[in-house]
Amino acid sequence: MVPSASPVLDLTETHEAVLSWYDAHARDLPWRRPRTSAWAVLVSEVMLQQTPVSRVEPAWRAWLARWPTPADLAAAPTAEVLRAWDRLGYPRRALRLRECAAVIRDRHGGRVPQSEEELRELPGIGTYTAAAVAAFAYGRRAVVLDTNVRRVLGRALAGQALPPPALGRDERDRAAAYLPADAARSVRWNVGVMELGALVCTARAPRCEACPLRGSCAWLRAGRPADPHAATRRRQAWHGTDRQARGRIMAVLRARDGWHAEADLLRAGAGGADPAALTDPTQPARALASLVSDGLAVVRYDQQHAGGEHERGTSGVQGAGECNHDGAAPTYRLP
DNA sequence: AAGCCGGGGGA
DNA sequence: TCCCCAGGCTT
Repeated sequence: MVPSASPVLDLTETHEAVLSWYDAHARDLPWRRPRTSAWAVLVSEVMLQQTPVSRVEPAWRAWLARWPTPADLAAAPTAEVLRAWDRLGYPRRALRLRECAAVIRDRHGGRVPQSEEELRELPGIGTYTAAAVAAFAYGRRAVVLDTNVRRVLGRALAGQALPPPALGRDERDRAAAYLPADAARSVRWNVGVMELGALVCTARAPRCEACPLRGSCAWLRAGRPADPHAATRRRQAWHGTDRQARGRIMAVLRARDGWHAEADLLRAGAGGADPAALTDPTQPARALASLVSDGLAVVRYDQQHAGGEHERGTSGVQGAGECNHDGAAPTYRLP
């Protein structure tokens, strides 16, 4: 039932090449060490979603030292979780990780579930992370397809410079066809291919001369043809985006405890300039409102002429300055 | 399927 | 400067 998945390379030879290369060249990453808890592995995988290893390593150590178990993290104040997340990026991941910890505590007896299906149900755990935790924390056989594995298999097996933008069924079937049948071996294969993608078969300047698959790689044999989707592959903009504005506002909120004046945050969101001078003057307010909507900030409406003492109410839902608390000045802080 | 969600460091 | 990084969620 998997017609397109018949191996093009010799399975045993390919496995052996990658496994022995991994044995000789693997990095000594802390979450790969024996006796690393399943929770610690899960935390590493969430942090590694779109954040490079070099930046995750110190953050992971500090995080696990502070919150060694799901119950520890689930009990932590949101503001402290967001501060500990610091600049890893995509702070919504930190919120989901804490939700994930609470679900594990409340519905799984405090233990990280073992099956991909159960893992997939947890907040912030998608197809990749569920497979990675099942494989790396529990030694299970799982198809682990991250950006590294996709690139290595795409090159070696399909002769593609880079994997297509969307992960298709054919690609998944092909990866499954190459997964070693033995569970322990499949785990080493998964981490080995991933490591190969990170260290040798890199996106930018692959070092094919150092690759254990150089003798059989379809892409290398074809003369390393260019990426056919290069034109359609558009990188996300950064400068001048709402994401940049959100990031700047979050940095200010993390830097100091307590309530922040709206004007200060809007100015921060504008990069220190007058928000009115921006191409899109509404951007800082939109960014701030979206942070509140995402649960990354909370707003409170103070009476302007009551010495800031009288609290008119707080909300995790209202947008920046968009409701009718007349005479009330909105202030914000971390949740 | 497409868009959105951070931030930094290496090339 | 540009580009990529152990993705996930929403629409």
